[in-house]
Amino acid sequence: MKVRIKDIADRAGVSAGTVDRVIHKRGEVSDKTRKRVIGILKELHYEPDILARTLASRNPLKVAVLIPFHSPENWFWKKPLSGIYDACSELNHFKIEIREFLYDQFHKQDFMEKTGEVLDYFPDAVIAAPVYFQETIDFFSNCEKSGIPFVSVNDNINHPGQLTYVGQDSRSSGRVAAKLIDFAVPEDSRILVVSIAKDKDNYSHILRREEGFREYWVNSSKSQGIEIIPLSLDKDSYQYIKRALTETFQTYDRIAGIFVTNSRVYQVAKYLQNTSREDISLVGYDLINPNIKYLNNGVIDFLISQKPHEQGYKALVTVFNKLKMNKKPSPEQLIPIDIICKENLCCYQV
Amino acid sequence: MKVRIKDIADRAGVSAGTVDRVIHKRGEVSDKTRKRVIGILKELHYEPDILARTLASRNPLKVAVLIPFHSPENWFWKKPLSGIYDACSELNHFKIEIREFLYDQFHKQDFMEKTGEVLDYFPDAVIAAPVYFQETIDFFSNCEKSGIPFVSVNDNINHPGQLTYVGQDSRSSGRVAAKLIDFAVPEDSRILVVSIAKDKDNYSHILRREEGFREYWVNSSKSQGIEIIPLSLDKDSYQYIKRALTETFQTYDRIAGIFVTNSRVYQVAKYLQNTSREDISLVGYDLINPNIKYLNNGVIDFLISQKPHEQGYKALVTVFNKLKMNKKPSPEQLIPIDIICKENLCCYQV
DNA sequence: ATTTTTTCCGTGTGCGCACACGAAATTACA
DNA sequence: TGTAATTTCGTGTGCGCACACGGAAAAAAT
Repeated sequence: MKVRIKDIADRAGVSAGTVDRVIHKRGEVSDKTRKRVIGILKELHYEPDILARTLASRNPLKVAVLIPFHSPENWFWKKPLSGIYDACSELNHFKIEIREFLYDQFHKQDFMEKTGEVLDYFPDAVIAAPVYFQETIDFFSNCEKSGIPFVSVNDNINHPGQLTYVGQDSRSSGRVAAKLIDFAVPEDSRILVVSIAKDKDNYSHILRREEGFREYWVNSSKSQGIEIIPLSLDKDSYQYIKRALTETFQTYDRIAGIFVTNSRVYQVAKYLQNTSREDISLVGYDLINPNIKYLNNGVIDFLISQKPHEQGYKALVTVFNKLKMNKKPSPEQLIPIDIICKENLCCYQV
Repeated sequence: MKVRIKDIADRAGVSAGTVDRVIHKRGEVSDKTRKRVIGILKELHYEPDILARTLASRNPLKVAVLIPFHSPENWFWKKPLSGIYDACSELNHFKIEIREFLYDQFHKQDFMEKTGEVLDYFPDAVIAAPVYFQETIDFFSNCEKSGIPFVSVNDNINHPGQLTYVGQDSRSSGRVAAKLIDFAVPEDSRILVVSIAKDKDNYSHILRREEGFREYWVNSSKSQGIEIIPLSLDKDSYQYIKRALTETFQTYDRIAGIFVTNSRVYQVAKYLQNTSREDISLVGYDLINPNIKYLNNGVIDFLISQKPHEQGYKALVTVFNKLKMNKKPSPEQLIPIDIICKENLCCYQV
């Protein structure tokens, strides 16, 4: 039934040790017998028994995780980490060693130092969330040169050598947001698209979410009646946002919906609440605490979750499957675009 | 670091064999030494190594799956099965044997025969989707008597001995449906709640979905302006439904939204399309093919997925964790209530 | 006191694999 | 031709556990 090393060895007329050396490419095997063994290996579809394998081998699988660190204000990046650890404890029996390399997402220099540390660690695989485009490309290229498989998470850097990308299709999520607002908004109204980021163009998913949002209306029957007002803010202080929104509301009337393209939607919610505009439909991203608060009291109508926990989880599982089981994943693992409202929130909070 | 049987044995001044006998409750150990060993087992927090365990043991884990069979018309029940098999292949290394016992959900007699077959199979665990309430209770009680752990899936029979329930909170899902329709519907309108089932009262989730739907409006600010019209149909032929709907539309005007409490929403969608009433907001359940068709062409606005695949998946994982790792799960594993629209459909289709 | 039965326990083997060690075969070199 | 260096390969051990077998000790029967 099951093909063991011993079976291969018998068939090839050699000993188990020799087959083992072929499998692990440890040399000390003549060209002739190596080829013969490889032939039989394929012929009998040999698949190593992972149980026996990890039981016998002493050294763990070293996985480096390179993502921004989290803080009380920036809680988001805690989730992928816990997803990774959850996956790790499920695969616990298989000796996996996680090493965190957490960088300051606002200091390029720090990121680059951390990439160096990762390489010094000589990991068996890397899971990384890219922020700085060019620097990440360089780092990934280094990984490729060293033969270290790497997974890109949350934002797709699209490096040709990457094992896979785990994350959302940002453009589709923009379309979903549009659909939700479309559903609620009357024909003859204006919709605000608010992007709040220091350097918006560095965050490609913000751009793609905007694209998706616009795309939706092209095919919509309502499109003629709807006007979309973009609003880009490069500071996320409430004072600044308040001023900008006040100005916008003075300029435009009939604003019936607002789409905030990232997790800063709570700032807009705060403004709407303070100015008694709760009837405006508000849609944004991410299940972080301030957003959940405004979701529960009805100011935010829907949140789209990036499912950071699941991203981390899937990333580690992918790495594991590749390294221990030699299964290569699909190049993109798109996370479902979950629509969260007050009513289904509970089952998403793990 | 890691505590092995040998460590326990040394500490207790006995041999590994004795410890083994204690762990597996195989007897042939004196009371005194057994208690001593058990004490040390706890003291050192012994956890068996599953790798070594399954490597050494010859017999597989036998899991019986008792669910309705699927057919071209009733595609739904294929999903939990494939979820179970997916989980199985992920845990493949651990010698798991799945045996299907598929029954005709419309013949109580067949269900009862199949429960008998399950018991004859002497499984190590049972995963069952209940349709017939009392009969399932009896069956579960039999399982309990034989010491076979059992999981209830899709519908919660709430047997006190069950290992866990994997499925949705139907009431919450009703509330979600209400929220979606509320979002789209103007203040002064009527909403139709359509339940299509031969014996509605046998399907507790239909009742609970209706409850949740009504609950929502109690707290809603709109509630005074909204009127909810219930409509129960005990045949699912299109002709029958068409007649009933036509009549309803003649009786009531200003119907702006329809909530169908199960997967038959495609029949209502067909009617709306045929009578050019696509502007009415339509929400229903399940990602089955006819529903997906009407979702894509815009007649159905939202579908709530029961995630049958994930239910099967989680059920098997739970069983595995319990039997191989002795981890007891939480009594209820609620599946998230996913809101599906045309725009995010793609990432949910596995 | 001897034999038989029963209770209790230790030893040994194997699951499939990784890896160290050393032996045999081959080659290089004097 | 003999010896050393090198390549190539087989054997053995252990990972942690399950389980069979058989032996010693204790209890019971003769």
